[in-house]
Amino acid sequence: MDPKFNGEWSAFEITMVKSLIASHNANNNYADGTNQKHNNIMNQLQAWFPLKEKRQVIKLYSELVVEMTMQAGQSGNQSMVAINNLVNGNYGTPVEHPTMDNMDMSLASLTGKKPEAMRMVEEAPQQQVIIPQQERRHKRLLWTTEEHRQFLRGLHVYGHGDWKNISRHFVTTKTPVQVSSHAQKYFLRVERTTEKQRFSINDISLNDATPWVHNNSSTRETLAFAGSAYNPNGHGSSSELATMNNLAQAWSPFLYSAGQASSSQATSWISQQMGASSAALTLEGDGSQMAWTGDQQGDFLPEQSMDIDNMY
DNA sequence: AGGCGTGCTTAGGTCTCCAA
DNA sequence: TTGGAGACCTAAGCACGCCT
Repeated sequence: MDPKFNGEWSAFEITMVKSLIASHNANNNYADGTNQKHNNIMNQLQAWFPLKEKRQVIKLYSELVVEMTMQAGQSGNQSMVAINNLVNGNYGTPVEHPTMDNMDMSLASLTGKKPEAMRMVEEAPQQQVIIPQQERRHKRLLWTTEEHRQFLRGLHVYGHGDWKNISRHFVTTKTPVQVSSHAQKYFLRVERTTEKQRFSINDISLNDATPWVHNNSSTRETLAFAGSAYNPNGHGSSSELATMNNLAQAWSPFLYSAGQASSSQATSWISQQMGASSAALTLEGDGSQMAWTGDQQGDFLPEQSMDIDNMY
């Protein structure tokens, strides 16, 4: 790995980002091309690393895209075109601005774009699905398995009740109200685990090794839950340390290869690796920014390559 | 036709912010 | 400190679509 990343990102984090990019590159189901893909990736990265500065995330993402493109055998020119599309035209709205911050300069140096065109708005546009109310009554948008998983991840990180942040950072295609509504039905479903029920998307947990195929065609069956995706201890957690702990919980199924351990085992494992208390997390920066230091996380990477799509 | 899962709407309660 | 306004969350109910 390029040593220039070492100061800000651990090998573990870099591998995570690479896997995410690869998984999205392999996904051709983007109706509007790279715009949605890029926004999804950026939203995902910001959700994964809420304590990183946005410019850091963008910078790492940009450089990894170039690196991965190079490794894929594409020409450097193609890489520049790709990264131009990613960091400029397809993410945020370029607007004129009299000043340039470091992020802009960094991106400009990467892409060769004129600084004026590189200025991004502070917040990426949310991909809320806007449907006329009248039409919405008749066209319901079912939650996809991926959206549900994102919901569960957000639940782990932000805890119960923070639907706004879950919507903003995890399930970017749903409004907070929609997330809240989904959570309401989800918790009702979880409470009825002993009953015989039809398959529901709410039966999917973060730890399911083999995702359910949501085709609404399943028959009645006794559902086996791979593990409780809902952590009651995460209720109302809002502090940064709590967020970090919850983040670790959210990642535990990922770190602990799905299908090899139960949820409790995974939680135990990550607790051991990261320390049972937040004290094990070394904080960097001025307090407003925290980061996992060293390569502790990287040292614990599974031997096998990571597959984001199958890690939950 | 009825049951069930799901998404949406809405009323009511709670919390936060801010000006007086 | 207090009261109002706005934002947010929760609970409940309704409607839609699929399955038995």
